[in-house]
Amino acid sequence: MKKNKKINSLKDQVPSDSKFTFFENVWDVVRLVPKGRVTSYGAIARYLGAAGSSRMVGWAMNAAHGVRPAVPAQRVVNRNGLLTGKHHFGSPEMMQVLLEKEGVEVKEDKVLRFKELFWDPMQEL
DNA sequence: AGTATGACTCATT
DNA sequence: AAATGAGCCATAC
Repeated sequence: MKKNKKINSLKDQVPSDSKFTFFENVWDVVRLVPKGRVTSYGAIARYLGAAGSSRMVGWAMNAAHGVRPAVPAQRVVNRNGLLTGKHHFGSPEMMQVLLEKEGVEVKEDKVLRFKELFWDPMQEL
């Protein structure tokens, strides 16, 4: 048919000796996102070979609080360009403020020119 | 150990 | 086009 979607699962790509590898990889990728650009959970998941596990990227972000160096989680939005994770910052407005401070325009929890600002690790790396 | 939930995404209706 | 269902898998209870 159209697509043979037999993609690796998280378990396939993460060695069983370190379950934190995936999170660290996610954090690394997020840290590589240039200032003023954004990416999506799914893009990161796919880049790490865990397509379909985009939720785990979200969990990684959840675990990214207090991680050093800091992870610019505000640069990660959903595929729609929507700031779905804004409630996980100190305040719901913080994510947007951070993004705007970096030059990303946000309107109604949505990244403007998302298509232009989108940074795909698959494509850029 | 089983169920529920989630910072997601895709296919189908 | 908007809503719904299903797949995904690590945590929480």
